[in-house]
Amino acid sequence: MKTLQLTSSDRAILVRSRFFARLPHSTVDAILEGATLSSHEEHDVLFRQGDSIDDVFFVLSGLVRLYRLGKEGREADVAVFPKGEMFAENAMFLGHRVTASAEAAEASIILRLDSRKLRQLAAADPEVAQAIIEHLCHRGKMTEDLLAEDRLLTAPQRVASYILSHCPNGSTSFSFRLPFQKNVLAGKLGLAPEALSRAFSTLRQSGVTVKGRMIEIRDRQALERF
Amino acid sequence: MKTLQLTSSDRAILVRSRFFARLPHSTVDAILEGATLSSHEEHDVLFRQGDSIDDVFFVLSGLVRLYRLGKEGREADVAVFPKGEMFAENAMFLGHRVTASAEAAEASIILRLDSRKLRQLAAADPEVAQAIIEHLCHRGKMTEDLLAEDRLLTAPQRVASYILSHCPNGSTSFSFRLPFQKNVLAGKLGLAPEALSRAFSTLRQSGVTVKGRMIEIRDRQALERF
DNA sequence: CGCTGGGTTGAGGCGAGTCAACGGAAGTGG
DNA sequence: CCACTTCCGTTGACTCGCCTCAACCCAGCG
Repeated sequence: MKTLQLTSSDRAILVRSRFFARLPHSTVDAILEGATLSSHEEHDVLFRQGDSIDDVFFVLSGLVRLYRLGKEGREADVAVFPKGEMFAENAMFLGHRVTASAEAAEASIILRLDSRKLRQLAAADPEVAQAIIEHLCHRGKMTEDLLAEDRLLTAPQRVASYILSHCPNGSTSFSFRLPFQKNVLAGKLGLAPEALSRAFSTLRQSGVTVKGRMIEIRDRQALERF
Repeated sequence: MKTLQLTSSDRAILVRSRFFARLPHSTVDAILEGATLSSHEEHDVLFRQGDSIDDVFFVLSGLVRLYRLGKEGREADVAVFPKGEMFAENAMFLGHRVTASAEAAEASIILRLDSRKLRQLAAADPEVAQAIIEHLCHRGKMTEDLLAEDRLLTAPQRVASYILSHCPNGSTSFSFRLPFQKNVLAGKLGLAPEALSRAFSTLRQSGVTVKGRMIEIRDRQALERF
């Protein structure tokens, strides 16, 4: 872990993100006051379940995995945050205790905001509060989606659903590149890596081709039926 | 479904609830303006996945099940709200489209607040915004808990965890009454009713006795080890 | 008395986790 | 340039947990 300066491209990521995009520049500046920047290698731990945290985190580049710990070192991902996402806001309003661990799933640059300051701003500026509210709604829906998929879909169906969520609507055949290692995808979908692999095999017969991180879909309909 | 008047005991539930307790009476009154009250029988549907909703719901008595639909009529609970809980606030900030269905899991009295009014109030009054934020954080944590338990724990472990969450800390042996039908508990824990039943059987050998809705625990430690 | 509905028990099957072996791609060092 | 390792991913064999379906139990009630 290394401390850095906020570059202009970092700033571009920030102001384009769902959370900051809606706020005026002056407010963004106020939030950024006292923020610190750090770079992390894969597997660097940002915080641990049970820690007391005074920061809110923002992914400027890379990928962060949020997970809970179970018996005998088992881990269950509860969210995965790509570039442009903010997390650990919960702690800010829930006694600063964090209920999950976070680690970089690949080399990442992380911005750490002062949560006390952000909270003050939210109390003073309804626009900030509004932004936080929508952010929380969005996050809540994501988690709910995961929960529902876990409970309703089989492994191949979950993978199909993931693929479809990356499909530009209207196209019948398309392709895209996985934004991260299959390992991470497996975690996000609540699967063992082997199960993800087998799910891809199963989907092959529905017109899905996988080469490295490239996914190619021949027939969208076939996937939806799955 | 039948329309009713807000009784004084209803009001007591309201002002004692996590959400309203923190707000001054005048604010509560403002939120309640234009609210409507209705009573529902078990299995009454309050709204359906995909509906467009202009209300926020509050359970005055009874129990509401929030669930997503899967193929072939399958249902997966994503939350269960007892008396004193508010739900469907997500829709208010996410285009008023609701991503799950809700139905009364037993005879219930439901208060319907005007979501537009609540949103205006949140924009104008930081205290309201704050209350909503904390409410969302709390809900987010609940869902995350469910997801993590689904992924980390077996059926008996989930049941043990549920029982322990109802244990006054410090006591080694205790008992309590299930707040709802086993059917509903099974849904909340993401289990088939039969699986719940078997889980209770398994826990018997760890000192858990079940008679109707009464649960009796002889040895707390044994449960935690499970 | 028989009915109904919630809950339990049993038998069978399927989905996914686990462990182990293997494949190939990229990186390392001679 | 080629052997060697390492790491990610795949495949196979096996196990286990939970779902499904069906039968049954029992309490409440007409």
